Formats: sequence, C-alpha cells, structure tokens
Amino acid sequence: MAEVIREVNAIPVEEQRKIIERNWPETLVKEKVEEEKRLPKLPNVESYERVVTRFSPNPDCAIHLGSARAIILCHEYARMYKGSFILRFEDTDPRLKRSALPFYDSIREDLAWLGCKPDEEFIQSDRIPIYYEHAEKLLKDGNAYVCTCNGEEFKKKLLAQQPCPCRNLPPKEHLERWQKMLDGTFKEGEAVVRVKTDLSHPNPAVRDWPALRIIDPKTHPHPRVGRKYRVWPLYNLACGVDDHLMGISHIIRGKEHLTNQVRQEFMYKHFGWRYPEAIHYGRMKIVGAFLSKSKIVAGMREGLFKGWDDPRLATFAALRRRGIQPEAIKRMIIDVGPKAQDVTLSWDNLYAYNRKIIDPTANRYFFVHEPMRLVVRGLEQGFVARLPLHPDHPEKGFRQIEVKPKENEVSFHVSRGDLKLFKKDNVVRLMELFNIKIEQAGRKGVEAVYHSHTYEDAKKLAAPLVHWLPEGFGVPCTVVMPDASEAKGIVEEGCKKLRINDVVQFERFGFVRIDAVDKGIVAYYAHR
RNA sequence: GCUCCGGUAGUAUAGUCCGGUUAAGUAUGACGGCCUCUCGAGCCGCCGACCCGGGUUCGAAUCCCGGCCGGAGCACCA
Repeated sequence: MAEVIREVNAIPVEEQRKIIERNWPETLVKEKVEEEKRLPKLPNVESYERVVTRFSPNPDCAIHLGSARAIILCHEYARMYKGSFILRFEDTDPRLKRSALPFYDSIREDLAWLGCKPDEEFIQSDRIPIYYEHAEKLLKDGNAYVCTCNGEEFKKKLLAQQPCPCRNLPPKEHLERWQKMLDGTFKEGEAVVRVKTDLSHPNPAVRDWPALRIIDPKTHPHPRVGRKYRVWPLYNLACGVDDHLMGISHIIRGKEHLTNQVRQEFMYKHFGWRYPEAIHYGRMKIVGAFLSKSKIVAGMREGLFKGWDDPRLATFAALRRRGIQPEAIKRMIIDVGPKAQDVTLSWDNLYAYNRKIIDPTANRYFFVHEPMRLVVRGLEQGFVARLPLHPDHPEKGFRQIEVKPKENEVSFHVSRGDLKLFKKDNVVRLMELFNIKIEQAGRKGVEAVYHSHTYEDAKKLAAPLVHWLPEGFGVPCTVVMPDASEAKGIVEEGCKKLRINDVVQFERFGFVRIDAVDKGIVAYYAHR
C-alpha cells in the first residue's frame, strides 16, 4: 500500500489529474447543490415511536429572541419528522420567579405569530398531584428523602461527600415527614425533598438535588391556582417527570441545562425510565440587545421601557411591531442551527433576512424627515409626478402628485438631512419631477430655480436625487426608531389609506411598519 | 475554585464523526465598480478564517496530547 502511495505521489499533480480524467472521469464531477440550509438530522429517531419536542417557558416575562432557538428548532424538528410539538408552561415557582397571567397568553400569541403553533399544551400548576405521586414513590422506594437540615450544614456535608443525618432514615420516617410538609407542620424552609444521587459524584451540583420545597401559600399565592398548594416541585422533578410522561423523545434546550440532564438521569434510573435524547445548544446573543430576562424585567419595573414591545427590546412583541417578519427569524435560526457553540448575531444579520422578505412587497412612499422649505422659481407650467409604488413592479401601480405653481413659484418640503446636497449652483433632481438649480441654501430654507425637466438631463450632470412633497400636501408622521427616539416628518396623503401592520418603505429612509393611521401616521422603523 | 461544554474570515455557517478531489464553500458585512429617477433591490469584482504548540501520518481544519481563550452550571430558579 505504502509503495503504491509513494508511486502516486511521485507523479506531478497535473499528471495525476490527467490520469484520473482519462480513466475515472465521473469521480471529478462536482455536484453543485446550492440549496437552503437544512437542519441536521436528529439523533436516534428510529428508536422512538414518534418525535415529540417541547418548548417549556416560565410565563413570568414576555419571551424574546433568546427563546427563538428553542421554539423554532423544536417546532421545526417536530414538523420534519411528522411528530408533535408541545407547549408546556413551567410555572412552579410562585415565589422567586412568579408567573403572571398575561404572559400565558402573550406566549401563545408569540408562538402563533412565529408559525409555531403547539399541537398540545400543558400547564404544570395543573399537574401538582402528579408530581406528588412521583415524589411519594421515590420516598417509598428509598430513592428520595425529606431533609430538615439547614442549608449551611447540608452544604458542608455535601461538599465533604457525607450524608446528612436525614438521608439514611427509613422510608417510613420520610413518608411521615412528607405528610408534615403537606399539612403545614413544617413551615417554609424547614423541609425539602431531595432525590438521592451519588454523594461522591465529581460535580457537587449533582449530589442529592432538591426536588420539592415548601412555599407559604399565604404570602405567595399562585396566580393560577391561588393557595391550593404549599409544596411545589422544583425544575428537575417537574420537568423530568413531565418529559417522560409526555413522551418527549428529544429535548432541545440551552446548554445551561447540561447538568440538569445529569441530575435527572439519576431520577430516571430510580423510576426505571429511559432518558430522552438531549440536544443542548449554545447561548445566543445579539450585539446591543437586552436578551436577558432579568434586565428586561428590571427595565420594565424602572419604567425605562414603554412596554413589552418597546423597540429597544428584542421581545417578539417588539420585533413584530417593528415589522420584522416571523419568517426572517425562522430562517436565521435554522441557519444558525442547533450547535453547542455560543453565537453572537448582529442586527444586520436579522435585517438582511427580513429585507429579503419584505423588499419585494413593500410599497414605496415619500417621507420627508424634518421638513425644511424649498422654494422653486421660474415654473412656467404645472407638473404631475407619477411615482411607482414599487420600482421593480410597475404593475402595482402609481401614485400621483400634482404641482401647481402660483406666480411661477412652488414651495416644497425637503428633508433637512439633504441640506448637504443643496449647495449654491448645484443641480439637484426632485425625483420623478424636474431638476432645479440651487441659488441659496441655509438652515432657514432653500431657494432654487427651475433648471430642466428630464431625468437624462440630471444624469448628465450627475445631479443627486432627492424626494420631496409640495407644501400643503401630506400628513404628519412620526417614525419610532429602534432606540425609541422619534423621527418627525410628513408623508404623502396616500399613506392615510394604509392599514395597520402594512410594511412599506419610506424611500431613502428605510422600511417601516405602519402602527397607527388615525390623527397623523405612526410608523415603527424596521431597518434600512 | 470545582464540574462540564465549546473554539473555521467582522458576524453566522459548511467541511470535522469515516484524514487526501478544497491552503477551505456559502450568507451577511466592508470596500470598489455596474445598473436603477431611493441611501432599497439586482449584477460584477474584491477583502477576509481553520486558537497555539507538539505528536501520529506520505498527507491533519479533520485523529491524539498539552496549553491558551471563551461560555455554562455549582439555588429550597427555570
């Protein structure tokens, strides 16, 4: 073998190529398949009856782009394998991460908007008896115990790989203690159910983890079930039990849950269950966006944000309001995939996906930002501008703007931002109208004289193009920018006919979503 | 500190499992140009990466070891 290789290597590469071309040309054909990126296969699909995935948020906050990975991946995989996608509300902490009623609905709404409607929905606060049953079974079998040690002492023992005094008590004793948890003999903080794992496990976080604790229902009622329960399951018990009971085949979640898998596997062994396939993707950040729930909540509390859909936020509600299309988010997430690597996306990236979707359909309009007066003299006649609603799709129609001079003179609104183009003696073209020669320009306004009519004339002079509106034509418009600042200006009359949620392009300004059309127009800026 | 998980251009991704048709494809971005009565879209060009050091091998982004860097977890949170 080595000899053959040596022999081949002795031949120059060009010569090698020729030999191959002569004898095995088919091996040189490079299939050029450029298709949309697809998701990689899910592991071990064949050993499950059907693929079942779940998205399991705590309804304690509006969900945001950070959840997109979980939602879209879970939903997409369920569709790919004709399986099912479950929405499960994990609302078992009425104390620290207390859920609130409005979020159950807003999450459902967001999922529907994203096109990821669940096939089934569960709410953990409806399932407390199920968790109790399983806790009792664990207790009875000696696989869990009720620990009454105080936190400090327990931790010391744990770190020393020592059992606490409770651990080796007989199951009977623990069942009695369990009753005392339920009936109120034990108060909040006095007892906790722990699942036995391995005290010598290298990761102390895995050793005998807590499964249920007491929360005083008087001081911490649950928003849905009120004061019905005083013992609440912790994440690993509730989630672990549910994943098995709901037949989840593939768990897709962030890698912060990696050790939870290790913890839960001990419980699965106690029950004799098989742990589902688990995929842990990396953290996703967007430069400059608050993608942490705590920061969003803090900002809301301090009144920093106007609402859950404040344009500075990356909540789905905010993105929706800005005219970001769900399909753009979906495309982006699928391109990123389910890898364990952390990713830092940029807004530009999302915008590029979005632009591809909205550009072909968004109609064009003139929005004059920070209007400034432009007076044009020397007009011998009236003009009518015919502006295509979409330059690439003339079949969509036109809008017409009439310009009627009075005493050979017309006043326009132009954007203050274009002042840099209005320099004395420069020729500028008012788009689709005519060309003007600047006579004077300053902060107070611009004065110009009619120069010529055709676009070709402007082209010859390399005149810059600006958009415009005749004075007295148009309606006030406010564009809410991504930093929540407001860009004020005037848009064409025709925009009054737009409907809320329409996504249009304000030419030379950017894509916006129409947010309100009564008393002036309000739009939210998407991106350039 | 302990326990895990990762490191391909500015960003993201393909290739990594099963080493060689590829000194690395794609998208976005930057830059330059063309086109267009938008600073949008389209077209062309161009810029730009295998974390580092050893080892195995005829050959390593791909396998092994060490280091470095980044992230996550270490709650009676989810």
